[in-house]
Amino acid sequence: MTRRPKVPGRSTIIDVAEEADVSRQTVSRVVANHPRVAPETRLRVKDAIEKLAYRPNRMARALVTRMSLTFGFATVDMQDLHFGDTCAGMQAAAREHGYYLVVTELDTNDNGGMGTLETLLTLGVDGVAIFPSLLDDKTLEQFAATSGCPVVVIGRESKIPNIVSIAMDETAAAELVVDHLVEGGKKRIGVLMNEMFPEVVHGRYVALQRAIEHHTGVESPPVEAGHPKIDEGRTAARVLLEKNPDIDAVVAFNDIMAMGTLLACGDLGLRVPRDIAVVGYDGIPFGAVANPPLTTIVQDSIGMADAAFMALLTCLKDGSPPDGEVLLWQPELLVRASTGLASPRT
Amino acid sequence: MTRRPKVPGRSTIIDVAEEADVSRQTVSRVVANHPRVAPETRLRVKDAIEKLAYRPNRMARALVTRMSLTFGFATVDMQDLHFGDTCAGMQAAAREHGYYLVVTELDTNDNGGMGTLETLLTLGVDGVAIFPSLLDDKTLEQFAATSGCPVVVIGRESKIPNIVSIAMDETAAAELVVDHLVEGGKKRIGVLMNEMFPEVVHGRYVALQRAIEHHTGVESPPVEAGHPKIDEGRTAARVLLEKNPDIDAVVAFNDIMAMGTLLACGDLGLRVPRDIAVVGYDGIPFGAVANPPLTTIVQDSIGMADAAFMALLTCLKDGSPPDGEVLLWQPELLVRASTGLASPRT
DNA sequence: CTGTTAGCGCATTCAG
DNA sequence: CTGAATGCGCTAACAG
Repeated sequence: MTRRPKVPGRSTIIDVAEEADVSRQTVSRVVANHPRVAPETRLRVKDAIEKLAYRPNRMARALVTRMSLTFGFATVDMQDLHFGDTCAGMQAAAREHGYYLVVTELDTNDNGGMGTLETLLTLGVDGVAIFPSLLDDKTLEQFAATSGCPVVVIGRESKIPNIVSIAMDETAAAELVVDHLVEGGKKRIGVLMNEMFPEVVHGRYVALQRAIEHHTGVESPPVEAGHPKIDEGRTAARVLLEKNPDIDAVVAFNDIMAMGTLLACGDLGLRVPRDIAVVGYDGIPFGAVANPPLTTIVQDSIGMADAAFMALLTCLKDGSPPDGEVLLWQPELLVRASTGLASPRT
Repeated sequence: MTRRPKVPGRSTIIDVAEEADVSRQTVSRVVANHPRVAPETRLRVKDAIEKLAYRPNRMARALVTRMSLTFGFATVDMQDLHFGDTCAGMQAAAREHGYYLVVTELDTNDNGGMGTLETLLTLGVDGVAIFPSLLDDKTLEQFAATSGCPVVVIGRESKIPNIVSIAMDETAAAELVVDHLVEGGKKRIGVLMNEMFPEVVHGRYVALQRAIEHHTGVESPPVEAGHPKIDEGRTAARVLLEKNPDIDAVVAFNDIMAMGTLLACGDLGLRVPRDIAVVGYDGIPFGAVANPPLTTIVQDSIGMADAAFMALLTCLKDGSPPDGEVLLWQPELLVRASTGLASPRT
């Protein structure tokens, strides 16, 4: 005698219960693979489920279990080079554990992204991964403190209470780059930075500065900054090279700017790598067809994303909130012709 | 006297009601901006909301309204070149309308992705956008028939009942490319296709074939296929060029393969564009630094994604299911040096 | 092994 | 203008 103003196809647990002539509980138990169900009953219920194409409503379930089996994945820029890889990495891990991802781009105009993050929580996500570049520590800390769920940050090495951060080891990367250049006989290393994303850039710059001082004794290497675009990188690189004619190597913030640097070298009649060695970061595939092919720092975005997912899951299982833990990911140097050392002995 | 085993921070509508000394209904009305609330009461409630940092639980709301304000975005490959743009486009539109995106990668091993799509529905999404390349029509049609919500497909021009499809106009693109080549004096056009993604590839190939016949009279242009990687493209292009020495232009499935073609031309001592013109598809930024810079077909991924979102929303508002509608997106030809016509009169 | 009772947090009736 | 009752679809806790 109860009404049923339902959505067309979807049937509910009650429909199944009626069809199998059992109570809702029994259906619930079958769905949850609960052991205490008579084999014969289980079969009848399974048939009914099949027949009615029943799929449990995860929102209703989440309401009572207080677990949505859903994680939020918030990013600052979906057009970031690493976004696809990172998203794919989290997704793969999520699928394996029955989780889903709610993906959103942070509206940084809205209180530095806090608004978006809060709305994400209203969707009932069990945890949040943030793939930032430029979110400041204060915003992150404030969010983590009030979120009531585990929070991890990908791509930022920052010790924030209640947050696990997962990032590439910039110090190790800088060591790899500088060591490689110095080994190739380069002594005067210039740096081309990104004028955006201050938080990330700063870490990378400081790491490079230290490595350069350590390996060459130069305390303040020449540096220039520009937009992370090919043309802007070209312009900035030209300025860098003209201001510092003695430079024999350029480390660019990323491969895009490194390509701009290659063009700038062409503009100035400098031969790469003989006159100038060039290194980028990211390992984008087109580095292989650049002229000359680009030496670059590669990071395992997928692996980092996977680790982010697992960190969230672990926090949930342990019931313990994350605590400023920092997972450092080791970079790899992909040597190609732009540093002239592609294959030292072949 | 009711217990409250809640999540740490989160307060519910009842907490707010108690704090403001009103009933839950009144709070609900204030949140929904319902007009029939006394200004003074509204203020008191708003204060309470502020004080308790109350955020409505969207799952609970969705349960009763049968609207989650959430769309599913299913993709076949998150590492696809267009994924980031497409995701960003949908996201921007979604945010504007208070919607959220549940993003998932389809597990094509699992019944062609049906399993993933069905699970998506259990999350209560109000509609689904699918960004495929290789999902077959039958899977899509079957899903749309049983989903009970609007479904749009991005990147496939296929007339499927109950589905809106949004795709680039391959015929127009082929016309642009071939017309441009012929105008530049090219007569023997070879085609380099992708051996994966049969559905998409086929449409592109047929369109090119027609345009070539239309413009040059050649009925079956030389064609070769390979994996969409630089090296594999290079190999396939070499085969194509060696088999057909009279070719004076190559249209590649995408920019990646076009870059492989550039390398192959180098291998064979062919000068681009004098001996061979080369065109790609996608408009990836690195086309600009290829040697020579690559002429390419650009599609507005963001615009298409935006249209996909709006299509879903419209279907929802109108209550009418989509009906095999096809929205064709116009491509643009970005002319650069690889076709030798970069700037005809400058 | 199975059914009953009691909500999860919210919005939609309908009375006042 | 506001409150009381009812139930969305589901599971947890307890009976039996």
